[in-house]
This record gives sequence, structure tokens and C-alpha cells, in this order.
Amino acid sequence: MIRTMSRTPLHPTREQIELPMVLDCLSDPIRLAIVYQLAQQERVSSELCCGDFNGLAGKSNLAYHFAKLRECGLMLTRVAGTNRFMRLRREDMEARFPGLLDAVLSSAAKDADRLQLLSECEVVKAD
Amino acid sequence: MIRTMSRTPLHPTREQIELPMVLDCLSDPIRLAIVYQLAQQERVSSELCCGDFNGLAGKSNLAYHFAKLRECGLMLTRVAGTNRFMRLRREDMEARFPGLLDAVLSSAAKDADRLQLLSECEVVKAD
DNA sequence: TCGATAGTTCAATAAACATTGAACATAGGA
DNA sequence: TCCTATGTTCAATGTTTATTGAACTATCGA
Repeated sequence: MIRTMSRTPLHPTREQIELPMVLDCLSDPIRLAIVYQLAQQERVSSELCCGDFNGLAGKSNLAYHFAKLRECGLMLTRVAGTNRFMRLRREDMEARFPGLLDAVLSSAAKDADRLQLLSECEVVKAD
Repeated sequence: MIRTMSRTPLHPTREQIELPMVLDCLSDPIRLAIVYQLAQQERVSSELCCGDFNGLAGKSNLAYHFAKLRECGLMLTRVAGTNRFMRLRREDMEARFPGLLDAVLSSAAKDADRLQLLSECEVVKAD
């Protein structure tokens, strides 16, 4: 099966989501920051595109982390033209691991500065 | 500073406990099983010794995982004679990351067989 | 059709990680 | 005092991981 760049990438089904993979994904500071920013955005538009995270790491490094977040079932990528929009798979997470994502997110929020959860441009924008 | 084997090992203070380290610790299946069994035991005696986990891995491998669990602040080791008794640092976890440990534990419980959370002798004992 | 923009994929690298067995340390009991 | 049981520490091994830059693909608009 050929995977070209233009089609939506594969995502695990809800039942395929595994706890160790999710926890491992969230244990990386960059991925935690991505998830955190996606969660912040949920109140507004629920979606962000790759470029919105450019403050966190280089492009190819981000693509690597996005792939991990997709593969573990934490987020969903939708292809639209030359952009990829992502959002958290909140309902799937809640169904599989009730309360887990919220507990991680509020724990992260408490340590927001220690964890450098906001990318530089994000911090600048906050002024 | 010399660390001999007979003294209690170092543990991080409550404030030193870091979210990424905790999540990373819990993302390993063997360590998750250790934490899960410690949590089960809480209803009874709150403590287990190293040997109680022999079904999960070899001795030296277990010692490695115990060290990680201590260093991230998830558990506490008390030396008593030739035994080391461990217990979860529940209150510290709850203070730093409210609801997190319970969410992980109940998520793990849901997938107990998929995750092979009980060591072989534990399963045998359950008969 | 050309160029710019948005991301991905690949190869290479260095660091971190899990696992093993052997050697060691410690305490308790015969 | 010696033997045994309980764990830890160390060195070696192979695997996985994160990070980088360069090459590539795909889409949009002028």
C-alpha cells in the first residue's frame, strides 16, 4: 500500500488506542506542548495547522512528533489543500481513558512556565 | 558522596517531581504493572517488597525500574533489614498532579489483561 | 506555467533506554 | 562464623528515540 503525501494519514481506531503509547507520547515536552496548545485552541476553533507550532521546534522535527501523536491516537490530522489541520481526539480519549487527558492537561497547566508550554511567538502574542 | 546499599536511597522532594518524568515512568509496561500492584496493595498493607514483583522481570531489571520509579517521585523505598519495602507517594502525587494517578490507574484497570498487569504468580494466586 | 508556501520523507547521528548476567553488599539465621 | 536470601551495582549489548538538514511532494495563486 502506497502512502503518498496528499492523502489523510492513517489513524488508529478508538479500540486500538493503547495506554502506554499515549503516556509515552505525553511524556515528551514538545509533544506535551503541542497537545496543550491544541487543548487551549479547543475553546476557539478546535483546529490548528502545523505552522502554528513552528515556535516549538524545526519543521521536520515537528512532523516527527505529529506522526507520533497521530499514531498513538491523541490527535487527528485532516488534509486541506497544502495545510494539515489537527485536533485532539477528545471523545475517543475520554471513552478509552476517562479523565486522563484532563488530568494531564491541568497538571501541565500548573507547571506551564516550568514546562515552557507556549512557543515563543505564542508568548510574544500574549503581550 | 558515597551511596552504599544499606541506606535509604534518595527521593525527590514533592516540588521536584516533574510531569514528563512521571508520565514517562508510567508509559513502561513493567513499571505500570509495578505501580498498579502497589495501588492494589494499598487497601491491605500499603507496602510491598521487591520480591513481590519477581513475576514481572528479572531481579536486576526490576532494580532498574524501581530506581526510575523512585527518581521520578512515584514511589518511596524504605530499607528494613535485607528487604526494601515500597509504597506509592500518593499524597505527593495528588498534591502535584490532582487526579492524574487515579486516572492512569483506572485506565490501566480497564485494560488489565491487554496490559498483563498481574505477574504470573499473582494470576496463579488469584485462582 | 512558474514560483512560493506548507509539510513530509529520508538518511545520518548521537543520546537515552531496557535487558542480561556476573559481581557485590548487607542482614539474618543455623 | 558461615551460609543463604534479598537486592543493588556494574559493564556490555542491542534497540529505540530525538534531532538535523537536504531532498522531495503537493497545492495555490500570480
